[in-house]
Amino acid sequence: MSSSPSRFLDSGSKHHSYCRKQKSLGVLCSNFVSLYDRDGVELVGLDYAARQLGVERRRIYDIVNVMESVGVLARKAKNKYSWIGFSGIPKALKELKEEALRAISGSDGPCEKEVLEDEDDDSEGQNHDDGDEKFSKMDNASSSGNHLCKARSATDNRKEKSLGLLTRNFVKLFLTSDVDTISLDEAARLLLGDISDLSNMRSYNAAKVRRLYDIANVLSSMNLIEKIQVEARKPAFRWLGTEGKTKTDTGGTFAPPPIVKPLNKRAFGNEITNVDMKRSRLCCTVSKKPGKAQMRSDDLKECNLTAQKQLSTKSGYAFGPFCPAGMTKVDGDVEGKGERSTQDWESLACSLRPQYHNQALNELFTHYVEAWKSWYAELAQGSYNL
DNA sequence: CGGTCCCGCCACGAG
DNA sequence: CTCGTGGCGGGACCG
Repeated sequence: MSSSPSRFLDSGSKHHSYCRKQKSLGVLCSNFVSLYDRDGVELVGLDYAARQLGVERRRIYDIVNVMESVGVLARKAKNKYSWIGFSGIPKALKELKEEALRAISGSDGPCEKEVLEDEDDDSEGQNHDDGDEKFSKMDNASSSGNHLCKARSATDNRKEKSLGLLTRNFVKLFLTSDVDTISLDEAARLLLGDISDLSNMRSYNAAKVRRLYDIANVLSSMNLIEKIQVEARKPAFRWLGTEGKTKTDTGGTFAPPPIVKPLNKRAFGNEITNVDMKRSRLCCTVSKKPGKAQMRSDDLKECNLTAQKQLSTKSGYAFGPFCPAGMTKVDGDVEGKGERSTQDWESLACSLRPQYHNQALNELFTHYVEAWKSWYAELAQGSYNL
C-alpha cells in the first residue's frame, strides 16, 4: 500500500542509461535460481519472488512456465510452486522424450508437424507417466496442424500457444534428434508447423519467434542449451542437456573464465546423460559438431551465472556480491510461514538491488565484463597469436 | 538496419 | 467485479 517499490531501475542515480540486459529473462532466471536453489527450499511464492527479484509478476510467470516444463518447478497451487531443483530435470527430460517418441511412432511425419502433445496442465498429478496417453479431456491435440475441430477455440487455442508447451516442444526437438544444434530458423519452422498460408503467417511467426527467444534465454541460463552463432545472422542453439557445461572441446581454445573454476556440480542424476538414443531424423539444417563455434558474450553471461551458482549454492553457500548483504542463513523454505521475516525481506528488497546489491561492485563487474568481452573479441578475430 | 526481446496491455477463467 | 494467469505484439535496445 505504501512501500511498493514498483519499479526503481536505478534508485537515485542514473548512471548509464538503463541496461536492458540487466533485465533480461536470462539474468532474471539466474537470480531466480540463486534465490531458490539451496537446501531446504521447497516453496516458491510468485509474489515473493517478484519482490525479491524486483520485477513484475508477469515476468515471473514467464520463467516459471519454462522452468516447470523442464521439471525444475511444479505447480502447487495458485501463486505457489514447489521447488524441485535441477535434480528434477532428468526425469522431466525422460518423460518428454518418451512423449515425443510416442508421438512420432504414432504418426508418420515426425518433422513439420508440431510435435504437439500436451500432458495437460492441471496441477500436480506427480507421476502421470503411467503410459497410455489418453487425453483426459479432448485437449488440444490438434497436432495435425489443422483446425480440425475449431470448437475449443478459446481455451485450447490459447493453451496451444503457451510458453510452456512451446518450451516442451522445443526441448523435444533436441531429445528426439541426434543433433545437438538447431538453428533458430529451423526451430521456429518446426515448432510453428509448416504453414503454407503466407498471408498473415508473417506476423504469426514473428510472435512465435519472440517466444522462442524468451525460452532460449531461460533455458540457456539454466545451462540446458547454449546460444551460438553458426553463421552471421544465423543464431542457433546447442543442446547441453544434463551434461551441463563440461565442454572442454571447442578446440581447447582457452581456459574457462577466470571468475570461477569448473565447479559444475549439477546434481543431475546420471540417468540420461547425453541423450542420443534412437535417432529420428529431423529434417533440419544442423551442424553436428560446432567445431569452432565462436564464443560470444553469452559465454560471459554463463560465466557470470556459474559464479553466482558457486557463490550461492546448496551447502555452504557463501554469498558474494550477488546476494543481499543482510542476508544470512535462511532456514527452511524461503517463503515459509514466517510472516514476520517477510517484512524484513521486503525492506531488504527495497533497499537493495536484487542482483548486485552494491553499486560499486556492480559497476566494477560490468567493467570487468566489458574488458573481458573486448579481449575476447580480439581473440576471436585472431589478432592474438600464441 | 535487422535481430533481440522487454514491457505491459488486456483477454480469459475462476471465485 | 476482482484476481491470478499468461498470450501477444509494439517498439526500445543492441550489434
